[in-house]
Amino acid sequence: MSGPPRPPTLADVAAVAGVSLSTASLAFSGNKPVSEATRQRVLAAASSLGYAGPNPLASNLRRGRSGVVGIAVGQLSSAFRDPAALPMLDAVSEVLGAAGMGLLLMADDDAHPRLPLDAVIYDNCGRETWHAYDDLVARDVPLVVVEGPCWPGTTFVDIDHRRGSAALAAHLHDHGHRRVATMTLEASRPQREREAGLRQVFPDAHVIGACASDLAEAQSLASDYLATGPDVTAIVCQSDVQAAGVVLEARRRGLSVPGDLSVAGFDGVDTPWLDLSLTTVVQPLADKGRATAHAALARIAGEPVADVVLPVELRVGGSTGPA
Amino acid sequence: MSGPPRPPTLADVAAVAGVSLSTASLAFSGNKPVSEATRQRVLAAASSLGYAGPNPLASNLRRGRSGVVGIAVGQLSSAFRDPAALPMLDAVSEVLGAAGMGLLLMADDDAHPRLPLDAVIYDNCGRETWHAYDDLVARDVPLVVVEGPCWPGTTFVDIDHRRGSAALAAHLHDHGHRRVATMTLEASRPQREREAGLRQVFPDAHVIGACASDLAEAQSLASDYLATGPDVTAIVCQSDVQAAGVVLEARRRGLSVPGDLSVAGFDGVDTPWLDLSLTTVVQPLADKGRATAHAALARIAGEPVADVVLPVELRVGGSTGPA
DNA sequence: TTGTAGGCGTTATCAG
DNA sequence: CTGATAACGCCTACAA
Repeated sequence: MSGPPRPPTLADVAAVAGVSLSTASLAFSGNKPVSEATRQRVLAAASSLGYAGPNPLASNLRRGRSGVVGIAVGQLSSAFRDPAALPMLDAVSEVLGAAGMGLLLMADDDAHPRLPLDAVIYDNCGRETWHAYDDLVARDVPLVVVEGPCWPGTTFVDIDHRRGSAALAAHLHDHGHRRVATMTLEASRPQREREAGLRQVFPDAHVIGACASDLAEAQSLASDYLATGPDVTAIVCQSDVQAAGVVLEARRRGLSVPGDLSVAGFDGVDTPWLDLSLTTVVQPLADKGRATAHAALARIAGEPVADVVLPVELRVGGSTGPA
Repeated sequence: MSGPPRPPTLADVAAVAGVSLSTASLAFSGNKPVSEATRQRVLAAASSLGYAGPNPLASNLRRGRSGVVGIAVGQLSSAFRDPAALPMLDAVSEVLGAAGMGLLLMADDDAHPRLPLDAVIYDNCGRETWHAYDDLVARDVPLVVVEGPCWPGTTFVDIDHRRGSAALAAHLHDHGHRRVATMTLEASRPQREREAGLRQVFPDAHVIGACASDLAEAQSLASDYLATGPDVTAIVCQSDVQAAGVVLEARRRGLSVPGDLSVAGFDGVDTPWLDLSLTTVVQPLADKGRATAHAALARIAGEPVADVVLPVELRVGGSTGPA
């Protein structure tokens, strides 16, 4: 008298449609041709039973794929506060979505050991985020690392930190700057490369040690530095957010930018709340995201994948001027 | 001569350890007691084979769960640009992570029909994001809707828009304001409730029709309004980001805030780049995220779940003053 | 074009 | 505490 107590399966549908299990399967997947008539019969049977399509869990087991790519970005709250993270994430999501894959956020603390991931992306994250690495390697999960450390067996996507940094430094040098300071990020290979690029031009650049791309931290460090630090004519930051913090703090102390102090950023993101266009190194965030996603897809498909280093471009804005 | 060509399975481990398949399974899952001795034997066999633990795909099929919760937030780039989104997302992720579940981002355009989701959260998203709704309902996937429209069969989490908005309006009225304007968001139930709350106090409030919580849009609309619009003493915005835009634009036009114009926001997020504390309606973002995640977990567990409406609180800052 | 049969790797039930 | 056995729901050679 009552319908099936549990959700209908493909077998139920096949039975109602009067076809075999495999035919019903093909009617849904389209992996092999099925006559239009039987296809309609199967679909009709399905909707009459309230069958919503093949159970993804079973399908996944059979095909050995979950359709999900994990992405680790460090602490969620701090990672996405950085405006440079979003266009990247957006592009990753778009490419993966178009390929029918989902994107799973891997927060720092929780281990997701039981989740079947087809690949994992590490974007810009430090040591503390690598706790799942061994497990993923043991499971042969393809790994794509964006702006991260060099680990064996992983595919790399990165930008040309050193060249970008050097181009910016050259721009400042051309404008007569000789004494500059650089505000850092957490120690990492990208950070070291950027510093190396800078020191090609300014070997003696002072270091203002910041740990993150954070406005408040940048303001606070700039405040200390401008009050007590050596006398420089320019401060080179490692993100536009940092640069904005330095600009705001400099102004608060009565310095004009770029009149009294030149300030440069990195990333090339929008800072619409700042009435000043920053001189910055523009990185191709969307390209980076797309390259990352494509690398992940290729690794999943078992294709060989080459590492990627994307070019960056200096964009001169109104935050730098003559020394 | 060579090891197994494909990754080892639990059966291989059991064979090497000299125990049955079920015992090996228990040694990993801990679902029933296993003597310490055999457990060690199984683990030893596992590591000798390079077995990295039960295949999550198979485990998922068997248990009927994927361990993944989807979250739809509309367009990724715009959703996370709103600083109010992050603390919420962070809390969701934390609670789900602690429960061993992953969080999958559902972008607007791509359909993820083949992904096995244990539940789906709709956070603050408009019509265009609901395309997966029918499919999810057909699959009996538990749905949790945050600040969204009322659909049958879903669990709701929301804040008390109307009361918050009314409290803010009362504050302005107390300070002598009589002519106010309100900057809206996209038409939605929350937006309507907020407007209703405002109109309890200011039935004739003017409307400045914005579509999103976007700084540039707010600036542009404020520019038009302040140039041509009716003469008001206060503008009530639907987000702190909007409010910041209005403040910046007012200043640009030579108006002092709150001297010439009072400006209020909503959300209670940080705007460290604004040298002014906004008067705003603080919503408990982390609580909202936790409540959302707990609702999802409860629905997955099959427990009954009540809708949630969280209280908000007026916070008076330096952006509002006497009329 | 359609049907048959086997297995993907686990976990759960049930008996010993 | 341990072992045999039966699903979980689908996909895909292979055969007809």
